Amino acid sequence: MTSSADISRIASLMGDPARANMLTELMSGEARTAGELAKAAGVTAPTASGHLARLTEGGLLFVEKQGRHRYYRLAGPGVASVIEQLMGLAASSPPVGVRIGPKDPQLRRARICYDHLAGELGVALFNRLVDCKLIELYADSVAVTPKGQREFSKFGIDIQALELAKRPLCKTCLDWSERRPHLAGSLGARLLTRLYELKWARRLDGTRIVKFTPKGEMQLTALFR
Amino acid sequence: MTSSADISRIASLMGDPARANMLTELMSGEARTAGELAKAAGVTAPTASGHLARLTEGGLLFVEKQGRHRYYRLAGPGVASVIEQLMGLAASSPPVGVRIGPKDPQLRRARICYDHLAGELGVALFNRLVDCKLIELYADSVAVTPKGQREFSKFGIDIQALELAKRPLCKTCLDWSERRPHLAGSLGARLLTRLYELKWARRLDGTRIVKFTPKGEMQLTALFR
DNA sequence: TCGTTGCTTCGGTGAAAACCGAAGTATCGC
DNA sequence: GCGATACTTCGGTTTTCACCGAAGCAACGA
Repeated sequence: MTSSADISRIASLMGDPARANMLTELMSGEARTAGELAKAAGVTAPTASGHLARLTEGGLLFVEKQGRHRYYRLAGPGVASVIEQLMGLAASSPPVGVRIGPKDPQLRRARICYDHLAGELGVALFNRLVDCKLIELYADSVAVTPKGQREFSKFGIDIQALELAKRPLCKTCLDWSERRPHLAGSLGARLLTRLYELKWARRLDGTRIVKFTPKGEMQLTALFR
Repeated sequence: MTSSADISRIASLMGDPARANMLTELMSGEARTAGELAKAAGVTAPTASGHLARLTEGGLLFVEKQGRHRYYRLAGPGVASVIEQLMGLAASSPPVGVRIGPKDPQLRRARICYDHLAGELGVALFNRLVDCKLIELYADSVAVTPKGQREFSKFGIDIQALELAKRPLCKTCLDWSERRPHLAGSLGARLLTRLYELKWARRLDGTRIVKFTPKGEMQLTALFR
């Protein structure tokens, strides 16, 4: 069958450990050079180059030439979404595995999921938004309430502006370490950048870890209460 | 990294054409015997046996012995969801491919997506439910309206009963041939079984095709109008 | 212009795994 | 018990592909 041949094509691209390492590295949502990805995957430059060519050819990655560097990034949220779901599957159906979720406690605490906040703090924030009725759950989905619109505005986030974009405003994303949802979509992404702007948190270089300042974590915990 | 090693483990299981064929075959949501899956995958019994053992070992399949048969089925909605998303990716990022979606016109028309209706008719039904305000869209999600609750009840579907289940009532599922959403979740599944009950449609044996009777198709088109 | 850096292409090696035929095990019907 | 059916295990072959070192190409800096 034609469709299944295609799913095996995509899946086999993700099915190599070196390539999977590169893809997870790119889950931070940022672009990386070929050299950085080679190091992340633990292979030499030639090997990495071959892998990257195949991933690009296969439509999973975009590449951008900048001087003598080549910046690779995920081809879109669709790709990231499959990878995140794959992580969920891998975590929830371990053959004999004991480990669930990432080893690194910092990574469990707060990390980037493509472009929004995941981990304990991400899930906690999501729950608070629901409890305080800033967003409303419909079965397995979410929407911003009028109250939410006001509160987000006070926090410096303009919902109406976000709604103009083609991208869905709210989206739940299953957190693969917590097994509970956190907030994705354009609002999820905007919330994270706002945390950066306020200097409550910052990206830990070269990782998916989001590092909060002590003060920032307190303020996040008190937010919208 | 431990997490990426795990995603490559799962992805490589899906990355073999024969195994991918088996998995798509099981997307019908029903159980299949090892022999049927061997035929679907186009390999001999010994080869299929090996693949099935690995898929089961890897947590993607459940197996149930019944006499001299072995019935395999997908390990859960999570597995099906990843496969469906993979199909979406494969369809939207063809390397050079011309074909989008399945060749078989019947399969495009109406098919099973794990346990609910997909294809042209599935998408059309979803749009009608929205237009007639039986369900309401929130950004990228859905919920049943009071009017919907009444109409579904008239159609023989008890929303309140469905809500008791742990499973989400409504869920959108991106249709990979139409590239537009159709209805999943427990309501989506119930709608399909109701179509069977009313004999408007039936499963075509050994495929994912949902075959409507001429009268059934007319009635579905007129439904909820 | 020339060396340095970042990345790709080429060529050859080694290991993983997909595949089938044949033989083995379990269950059914008689 | 006996043959038939459904599936698995075993052994051996063939293909695929991940990997690296060496060489080639392109862009930057002096």
